[in-house]
Amino acid sequence: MPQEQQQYWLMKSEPDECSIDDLAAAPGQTVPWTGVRNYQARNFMRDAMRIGDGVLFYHSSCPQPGIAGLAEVAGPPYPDPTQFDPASPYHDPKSRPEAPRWLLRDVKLVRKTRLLSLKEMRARPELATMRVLQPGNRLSITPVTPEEWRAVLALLEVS
DNA sequence: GCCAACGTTGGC
DNA sequence: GCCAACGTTGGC
Repeated sequence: MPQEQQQYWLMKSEPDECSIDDLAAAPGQTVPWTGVRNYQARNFMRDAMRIGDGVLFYHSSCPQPGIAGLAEVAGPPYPDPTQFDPASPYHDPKSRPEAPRWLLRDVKLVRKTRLLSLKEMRARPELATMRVLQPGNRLSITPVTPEEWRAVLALLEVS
């Protein structure tokens, strides 16, 4: 696969922490994706993502879970500062500044969309392959195939 | 609040 | 390196 080919991701955010509206209100409509403490999700951010990749911004752990907007990977990987902050719930005392364990990406809003609810996602056969819908999936960042991406955009009536 | 799924931890 | 215990996730 050519390095230039665009990739797609679904990234879960708890709206209590950072909603699509919080993203829209952030400086530059960009936020650092803090708090990921799962190695597989970290590896996606550190190794696999490329600037400009498409992101489905997903609201989780809330009354109305679902896709709430489109975003993009806005920069290179860098250390998540919360891992070194003893006051942060994401503090990791085992991580050292000279060898940071947790890397993140900045994520920038592309556009807010209607809410494509989890219920509707589950009802759509063309989305049945999505990793986020698989039983037992707990990953907060999952790859999305080009076909899934196009199907979501069609349901959201955006291109 | 429940609970299934599953990642992480730590004793051995 | 195994694996049971434990903690977390996240929809319901």
